Amino acid sequence: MAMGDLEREVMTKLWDAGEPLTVRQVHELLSRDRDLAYTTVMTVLDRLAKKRLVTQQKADRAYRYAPAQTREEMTAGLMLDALSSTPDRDAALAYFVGQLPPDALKAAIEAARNPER
Amino acid sequence: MAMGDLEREVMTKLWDAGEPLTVRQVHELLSRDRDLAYTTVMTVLDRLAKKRLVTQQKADRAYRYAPAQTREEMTAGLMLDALSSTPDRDAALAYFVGQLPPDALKAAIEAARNPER
DNA sequence: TTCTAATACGACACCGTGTAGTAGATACTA
DNA sequence: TAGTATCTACTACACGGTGTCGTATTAGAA
Repeated sequence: MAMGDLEREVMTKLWDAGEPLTVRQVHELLSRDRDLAYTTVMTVLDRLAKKRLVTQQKADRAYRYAPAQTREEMTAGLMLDALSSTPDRDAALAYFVGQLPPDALKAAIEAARNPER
Repeated sequence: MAMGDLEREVMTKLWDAGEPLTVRQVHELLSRDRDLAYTTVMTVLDRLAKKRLVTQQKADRAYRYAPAQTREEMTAGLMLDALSSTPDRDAALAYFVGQLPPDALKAAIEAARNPER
């Protein structure tokens, strides 16, 4: 699913926060750089929720929004999408692997094998 | 760079053809399934050329269009784009690798090492 | 109950994409 | 050379996604 620039920025704030945020909080974070209406942020969060990219949970009066996936999960998902959308997956994967710095791949395999964090 | 459904279909025809095709040829290929105006195909090819996804070369009176990249290159490029657009590449790559069937990865590494076709 | 903060809903512009028509150029044919 | 067939160039329009807000409504707080 495609994502616009502002949507991506909002996701970034949510990921960086590490905890569910209210519209107001996201709005304040974004307002450090840019000048955005509160309702703009609300609309974006709402659309992200409709796309199932964030989850919405009511806490007190306000909703709190959290990413539905971690950043890695989403990125890996996009990569898998790209890979799945072609008939020649094997060739594409081979080509992709060939593009990577070899130690990056090695490290990734190592990290994937071990129980993570 | 994003691509629409028809654009993707056209790319598929070009890849499958294995040689540069004229608008007319692409139009005929597509007309087997759907009912499309000649100029529609022309517009799409033109836009793909503007996006540098296909190359245009004049042959005789008509242009011939060919994909700028192989299918694998494009797919791998999309995967790399996804990977590059995130701060935590290592984690994302590790996660991605963990999602793959292990022998798929092994085969890809093997194929990437060997000098290909 | 009145105020305030949050949400719900709608609106509008812009851009990419699917879709196509028309006009102008180019070349083959009779 | 005039007519016809092909191509390309340019324009257009509808539709959906995204950025951007405004107004209306609602639900707690004071």
